[in-house]
Amino acid sequence: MGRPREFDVEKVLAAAGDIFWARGYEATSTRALTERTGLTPASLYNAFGDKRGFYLRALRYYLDQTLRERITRLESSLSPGRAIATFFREIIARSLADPKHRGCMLMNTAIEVTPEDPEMQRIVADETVVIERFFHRCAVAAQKNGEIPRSEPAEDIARMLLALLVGLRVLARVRPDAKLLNGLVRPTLAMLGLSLPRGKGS
Amino acid sequence: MGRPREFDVEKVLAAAGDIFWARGYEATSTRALTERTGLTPASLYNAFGDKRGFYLRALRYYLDQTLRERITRLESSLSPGRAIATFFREIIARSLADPKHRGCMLMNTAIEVTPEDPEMQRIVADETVVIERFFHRCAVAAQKNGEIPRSEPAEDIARMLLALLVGLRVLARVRPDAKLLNGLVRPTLAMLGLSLPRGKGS
DNA sequence: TCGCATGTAGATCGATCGATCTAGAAACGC
DNA sequence: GCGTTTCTAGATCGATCGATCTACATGCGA
Repeated sequence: MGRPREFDVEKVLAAAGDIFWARGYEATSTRALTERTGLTPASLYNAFGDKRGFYLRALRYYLDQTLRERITRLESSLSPGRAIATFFREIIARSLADPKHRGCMLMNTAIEVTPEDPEMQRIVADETVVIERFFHRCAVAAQKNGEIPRSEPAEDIARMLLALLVGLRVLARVRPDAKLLNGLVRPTLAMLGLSLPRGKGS
Repeated sequence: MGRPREFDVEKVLAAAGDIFWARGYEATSTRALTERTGLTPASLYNAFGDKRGFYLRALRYYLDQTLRERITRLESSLSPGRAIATFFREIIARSLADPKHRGCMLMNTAIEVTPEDPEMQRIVADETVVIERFFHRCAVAAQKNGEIPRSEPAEDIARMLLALLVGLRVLARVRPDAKLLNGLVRPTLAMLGLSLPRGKGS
């Protein structure tokens, strides 16, 4: 089977994700990637195909490590209403804790992807659907158990929460201010009969 | 004073803005700009300095033509509550009417700007403050005249509406779907006692 | 009418881009 | 131990980047 890889794929994806996350796809050169990861161009291209494939892998790794992890953890351990509120609390804490103010890699990708790359566009769109479905499941269950009112359909509540999340993550990049981020979430949760829980976020 | 310009600066800014808006800063080459505007590199660099300065001018032109125009128009002709609702209706209509699904040039800039360019970051941040202040003025006035409830402070309502707008504009880029965009605005407006007015947007 | 500042046209600059090539090292199956 | 395969190292490819240069055209002030 030949010589095995010497580097840790996950570590490389995390390192590459860091720089892709902060600077975006176009502004990140393959030189910067080799320097940051410590790998040679040959190793990178051999392992990940090309720059675009490398970005896709790094994005997927990011999503698995942060977004999907958070959804499954909160959904399995909290009531639907508290899952929604805690989701936002964690995102706010995470956004404020990042000294580089990178926002969310998924949203950054959503903006940067051009119409010439429909595949990447679909990947991003599908991932927002995953988030929307999480909110929808929570909204349905929370309306059932009385945590949030039934005045609005769960579908629209999920859409609203998705938009709020996107706005939060994008604003966190240009205005990483605790008053702004907390304040923007508070009225929506309050109107749903929820509130931001205390405690530090993950 | 020498030979005058042969081209229309506003037309050039509009044309350049089109491509910057759709593809972003990094992915737009100076070649594409010269081809799209019909100007030679010398004319562009002579008139606008460099690529970054050109982008800044195009962005400012875009903001003056769309965002600031809309704010002053709605604020001077409608009640504060209806100004908020109509603002969102127009944005939704505009987002859906754009066949290229470019979203909002300001939000696109907010995402693409790197930490290495604090000046551009500040320009974007300041512009979001302009929007937030518009919402804040509307919220204060609407709470005063009873159009929206006083259960939440106007500051937070403005922050929430800003985040909703950002989310709406970003999602419009990857998922330009009428059900999503209308649905995401509806619950928030409903909770404020407002609703999306009828009629086509601008 | 003429000097000249400023325009336009288009070739072309060095730098850097993403990607590949050659060379050699290392670990697997046998 | 040997052949094979896949790895790493680092130079380097052609293309394209943002930006500039030379050459020339044009219209204003006097």
